[in-house]
Amino acid sequence: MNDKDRRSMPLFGIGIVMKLTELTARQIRYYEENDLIHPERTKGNQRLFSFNDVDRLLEIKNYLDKGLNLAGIKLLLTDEDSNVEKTEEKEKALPKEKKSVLTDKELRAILRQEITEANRFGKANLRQGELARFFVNR
Amino acid sequence: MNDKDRRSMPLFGIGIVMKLTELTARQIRYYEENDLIHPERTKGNQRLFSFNDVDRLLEIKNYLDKGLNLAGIKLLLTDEDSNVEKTEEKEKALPKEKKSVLTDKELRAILRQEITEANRFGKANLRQGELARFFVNR
DNA sequence: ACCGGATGTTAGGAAACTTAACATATACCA
DNA sequence: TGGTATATGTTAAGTTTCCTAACATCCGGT
Repeated sequence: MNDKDRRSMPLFGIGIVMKLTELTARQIRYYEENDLIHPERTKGNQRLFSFNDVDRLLEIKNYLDKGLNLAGIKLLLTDEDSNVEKTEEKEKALPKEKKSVLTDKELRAILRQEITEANRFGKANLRQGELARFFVNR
Repeated sequence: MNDKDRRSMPLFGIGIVMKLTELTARQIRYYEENDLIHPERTKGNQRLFSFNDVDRLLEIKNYLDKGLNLAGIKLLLTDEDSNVEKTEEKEKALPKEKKSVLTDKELRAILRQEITEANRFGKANLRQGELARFFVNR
C-alpha cells in the first residue's frame, strides 16, 4: 500500500472531522452536496472521511475565509487530489452558456491570481496538506 | 503539537478500528476491560481510539497469536506508550501473593525471552508501530 | 427591496455504539 | 474425568451519533 492509498483511506467519522476542521456538519454536508468533497460511506450510509478529505476541507475553509465562493473553490481545487470523475460533473455544474466568456483554464488562472493577492494580507492561514503535515513526519 | 500528541490523539471509532485491526468489538472491549488499552470517550461515552491505541491492539493480536495470554501481554506491554497510571492498577491486578516467586522485572524478562524464542518460528508478523509505519512516512 | 448563496435549526428515522448477561470453546489441573 | 478460568461469541435493550429533508435566517450584490 502506497502513500496515496493511505491518504485516501476512509477513516474518520463526521464527528471527528468536525473537530479537526472546526466546521459544522451542515457545512461539511453542503460542500459534499456541491461536489467539493466525496467522502466514502459505510454500509449504513454514514460518511467516512480520508486524510485527503480532511485536508480538502481545510483548504475549502481557508478559501472561504478569503472571500471566495464555493463555485470558485471548486474550480480552484484541481482534481489531482480528489476522487471526482474528471470533466463530467464539472460540465454539469457549469454549463457552457454560463461561462462563455472565460475558459475553465482562464478562470482558474484568474482565481489563483486573486488568491495570491489575498495571501499578501491574509492572516496566518492553513495551507494545502495541513492535516497531513499535522500527522505525518516530514 | 508534537509527534507524541498526534499519536495519542483520539480519532477513530470502534468500527474503523475493527477493520484496521481485524479484531471484533468484543475483543477490543475485553482488552480494555483488562486494562490493556485505554481509549478516550466521546461526550456520549463512545470509544475514540488513537494511533497508539491501534498500534497497541495490533501488538496484542500479535502476542495472542504466539500463545501468550492477556496477563502476560499486559506485563509485556510497558507503559512507555500507554496512558496507564504507573504501578497502581498493576498492583491491583496482580496482588503480591500471586506472584511471590518472581518479581515483575524477572517475569517480564522471561516473557520477553519466550517471545524472542517464538519469533524464530513465527509467521510474518506485525511489529510494534506497524500502524504508524502504515500511515507515517519514514 | 429582492435574490441567491451559505449556514442554522429542527424533526423523524436509521445506523452505530454501549453495557450486561448468558453461551461456548478450549486449555489446564486436581 | 470433571471442574475451573480464559477468551470470545451472541443477544437484548437502551443511548448516541448520523442521516436526509424541509424550512428559517443572514448577508452581499444587483
